[in-house]
Amino acid sequence: MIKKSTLEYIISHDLADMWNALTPEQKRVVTDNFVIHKFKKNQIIYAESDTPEYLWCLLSGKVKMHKKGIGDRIQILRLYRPVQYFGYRAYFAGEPYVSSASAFEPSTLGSIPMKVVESLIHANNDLAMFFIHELACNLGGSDTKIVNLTQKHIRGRLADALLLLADNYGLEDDDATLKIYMSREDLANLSNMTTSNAIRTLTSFVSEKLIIVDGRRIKLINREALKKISKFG
Amino acid sequence: MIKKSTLEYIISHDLADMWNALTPEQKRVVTDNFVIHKFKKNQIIYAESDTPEYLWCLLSGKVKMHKKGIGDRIQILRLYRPVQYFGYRAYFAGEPYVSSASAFEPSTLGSIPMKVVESLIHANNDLAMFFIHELACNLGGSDTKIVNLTQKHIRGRLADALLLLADNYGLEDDDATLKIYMSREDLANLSNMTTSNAIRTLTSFVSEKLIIVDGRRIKLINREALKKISKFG
DNA sequence: TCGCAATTATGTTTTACAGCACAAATTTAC
DNA sequence: GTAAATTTGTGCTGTAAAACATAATTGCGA
Repeated sequence: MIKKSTLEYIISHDLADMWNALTPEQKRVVTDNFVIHKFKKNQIIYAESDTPEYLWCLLSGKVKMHKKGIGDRIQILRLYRPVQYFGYRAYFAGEPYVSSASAFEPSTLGSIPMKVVESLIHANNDLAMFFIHELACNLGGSDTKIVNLTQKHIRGRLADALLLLADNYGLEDDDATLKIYMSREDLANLSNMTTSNAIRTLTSFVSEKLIIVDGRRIKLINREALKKISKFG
Repeated sequence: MIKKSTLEYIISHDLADMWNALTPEQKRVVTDNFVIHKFKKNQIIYAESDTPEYLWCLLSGKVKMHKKGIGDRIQILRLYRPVQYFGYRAYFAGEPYVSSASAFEPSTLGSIPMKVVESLIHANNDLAMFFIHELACNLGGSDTKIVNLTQKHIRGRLADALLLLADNYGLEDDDATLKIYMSREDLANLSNMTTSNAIRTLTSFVSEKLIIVDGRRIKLINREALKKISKFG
């Protein structure tokens, strides 16, 4: 258990947008209902068909949201970094989760009961707008993903994935190496292909001098070319 | 131009959920800013990259939301029936439209400036919740679509599309014939395949006695079998 | 009502990618 | 510190679906 002063520090420093939308009174409601959780690598935070009860807030680590399809084939839908919120969509839609969330690596998360969040929304319009904005951005992203994943060829989809990872988790000090180290399987599940094809295509990119691969470390050395490959399909 | 009494009748009868969330004062704001538009078959309501300015409300007819992909290949993302709202997502996300909307058939629509809608949201929490709910439902739908369109085989995708059309636009009095008559091309764009393959697969379904086709009239005569095909992939 | 364009239909060819098999390398477990 | 399990890497085969070609049919505009 983390002591309250630390908790208040985390919340008030990282929750930015959402936190700033609250009155002092409402901030107290949040801190009183905020619970810290630790998740191990690959541990599941919630699973498909579960009833949504909490708003989750990623404080440290990395989280993936994924969904099982035909023959248990997995599609990674979204990635989260600190400090982002997730787990609320299904609650607002009034349905069980249609996807699962799990930790990519050891992660710290905060949970707030959705009932609390809902009552805060009713008392605070800025908070409502925060969620409207988040949902609207995600929906645009999913619509774009539909077209990218169904219409682009393997090379385009993998290039997309690499650029997304750079955007989402950033690059190391060399301004080229992805900060996230993920398995070939995860990379495949992100870009809708088999693990074999992810490996194969990654190898092609290496021989084309677009990237350098060292185990799970991926260094993007020609991002413009990757963008071109992504654009063509 | 439709006279005001008719307009008020349309609005107060059809806008249901959203309308009921408003105070009398707010209802007046809506009627004062509500403009009726007629669209011809295939006419574009708004296009990709346009700046979103209006909330659109479909009063009669049918509307498709679609997005261009690689080589101008089109994916139909969502379908709208009276009385549903659309066109607001991009505004809330603070970005240009990423998809277009056009009328499937002659349609009547109402528009309300998003600025008006936004100010109403700030004054009315029920309205905010209405949009949160809509966006949350749509996002779940898009996430499911990602998996269905990328992982299911052609037969499964077409079966999905037929069942979706039944759900969305309903059936005629025989409880079997789809109320929407769409081109094979639209059917293909809805289920992510070429027009040739939509035609071919439709023919297979006919010979398997799952459907009866008469021009653009499609009669579902074995919905359970279609559901099975959809489920397997 | 005629003629042109769009839509529907069907056959053939091509290919991108899944599926499978298996080997090598790396990580994990005990 | 060694065995087992997992991950990574490569080659081969099969096939689902796109691409292309070409009629036949329908719809539409002048």
